[in-house]
Amino acid sequence: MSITTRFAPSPTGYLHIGGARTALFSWLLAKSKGGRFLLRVEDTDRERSTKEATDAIIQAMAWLDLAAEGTAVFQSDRFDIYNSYIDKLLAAGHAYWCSCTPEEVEAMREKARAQGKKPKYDGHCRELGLGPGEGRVVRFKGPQDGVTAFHDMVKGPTAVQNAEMDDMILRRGDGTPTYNLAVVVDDHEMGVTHVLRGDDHVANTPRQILLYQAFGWDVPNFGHVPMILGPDKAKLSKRHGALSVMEYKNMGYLPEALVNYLARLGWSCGDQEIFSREELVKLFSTGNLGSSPSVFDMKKLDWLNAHYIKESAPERLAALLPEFIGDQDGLKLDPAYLASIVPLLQPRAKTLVEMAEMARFFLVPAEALAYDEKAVTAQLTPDSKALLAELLPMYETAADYADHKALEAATQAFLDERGLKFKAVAQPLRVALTGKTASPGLFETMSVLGKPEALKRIRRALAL
RNA sequence: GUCCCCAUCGUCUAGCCUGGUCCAGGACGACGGCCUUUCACGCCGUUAACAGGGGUUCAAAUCCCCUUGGGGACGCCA
Repeated sequence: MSITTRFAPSPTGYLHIGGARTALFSWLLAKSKGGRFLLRVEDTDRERSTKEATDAIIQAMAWLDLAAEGTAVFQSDRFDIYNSYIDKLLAAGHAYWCSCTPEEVEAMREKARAQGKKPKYDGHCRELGLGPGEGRVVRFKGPQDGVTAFHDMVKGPTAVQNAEMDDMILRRGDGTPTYNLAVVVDDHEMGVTHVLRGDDHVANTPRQILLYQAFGWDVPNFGHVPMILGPDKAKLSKRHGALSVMEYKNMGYLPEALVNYLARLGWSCGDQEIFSREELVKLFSTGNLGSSPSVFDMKKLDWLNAHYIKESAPERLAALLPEFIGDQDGLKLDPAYLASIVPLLQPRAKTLVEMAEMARFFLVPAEALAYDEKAVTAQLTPDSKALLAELLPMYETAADYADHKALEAATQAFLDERGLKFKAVAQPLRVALTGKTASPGLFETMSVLGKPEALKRIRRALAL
C-alpha cells in the first residue's frame, strides 16, 4: 500500500525551523515508505497570505532539498470546490446556516467562561432551519455526545469527548471556507493517507475526523509532533534568534547539517547522531518520534555543521564562499585558488561565515595585508626579524612551493644547522605571512599563498 | 476557567510498550589532559539525570494513582 503525505504551510511568513522539521518528517515518512510527498499552500486567509511568503517557503524547501511531487495546490484556487462540498453537507443535514453575529458568539463564550465552562458557540441556530442570507455562516452540525478517538502516530491512543467541541464554522460570512473544512476536502482529494503536523493541531484533529465521517470518507492517519522550544523552554520565537530557515543559510550553515540536526530533534535511532539523507530515508519511522517538546540547541547544530564542512568537497565550499565575503574589492577570488585554501580551513570553521573570515588574509594582496598590532610587537622583534632575514634567501631559492613538506624540511635543516628550535621562527614567520598569531599550518599556508606572494609578505614584515 | 498533552544528565536523546542484563548508555556543551609551529582537528578522561510522593511486585526509570512543574487548545487564523 503506497502512502501519501503532505506539508501544508500557510504563507503568512517565512518557513521557520518548526515548520521545516514537520516538512522534513513528512517528507521522510513518505520517502521511507516509497510514497508521495505533496505541498499545499493554505492561503484561505486572503488578508494574511502573501506571494512573497509563498515564494520564500518554496525557496527554503528547495534549499533543504525537500522536493514535493507535482505542483503545489493552492487553496485560494479552490473556493468553488469547498463550497460545493459545504452544499453537500448542508443537503445531508450535517451542516446548517447560522445568523449569529461574531459579537453574539463572543457573548456566548463569555457567559460559558463565567460559568466555569468551556467557551463554546451554544448552538442557537442549530435547529432553526435557516437558509442562506447576507453575512450568514455555515456551521457543522456535530454530534453532542459520544467520543471521537484516533490513534496518533506519535502520541498513541487519543480521544476527545464530542461535547467538548462546538459547531465549527465551515463557511464564513464572506463565503470563504475555513481551515478545517478546506483541510479535510483537500487531504481527501489529494489522497493524503498520513498527516504529520505540529502539536498545535491536536485539537483540530477530532473535528476533522467528524468531517471525514460526515462525508463518508476514509480517515487518514494522524501524527502530532511536539513543538520546538527556545533555550528558556518557552516556545521558540524571534527573540530566541533566528527562526527562518533561510537565516541559517545566511549564517553559513549547510543544508545537510540543518536537516541532520532537525531530524535528531525529536526523533532518534539508537545512538546514531550522523545521518546521511539516504540513511534518514531508510531508518525513519514515526515510532521513534518523541512525544515531548525539545529545546533548540545552536551548539549542537554548530558541531554538525563543522562535521559536514569537513566532509564537503573543497570545490563545493569554494563555490559557496564568495557570498559570505563582504567587501570583495581587490580580493583574489578565483575558484581554483579558493578551492586550494578551503582544505586548510575545513577543520577550523564551524560555519561558512567563519570560514570566510579565516580566508580573508589569503585573499588580500601583500600590500594590503592587515597586520595585527599586538602580534607584530610580540613576534616581530629585532631578533626574530634578523632570523627571518637570514631565512629569506632560502625561501627565495626554494623552487617547490607546491610541496609544503619540502618547505618544512628545508626550514628544519636551516634551523638544525644553527642549533635552533622550530619555535624560534614559527610565530614570527606566521605573523609575517598572515598578520596574525593564529592560522593554519605554516607551510601549507605558504604553499597555498605561492612563492611570489609569500616572499612579498616576508619582505613587507621585515620592513615593518 | 474548561479540555488535552508532556516530564531521564545544562541540552538532544537511548532505555519504558514486552519490569530484573541500568548504582541508567550515547551525543552536544563545559572542564581537564594528550598531540602540536599557533589556532583548530583528532584522541583520552571528568562532570552530570530517572521531578516528588504513594502504591503493585521478590524486583520499577520501566506498570498504576496522586502532587508539582511545563506546554498546548478553546477564532467568521491556520
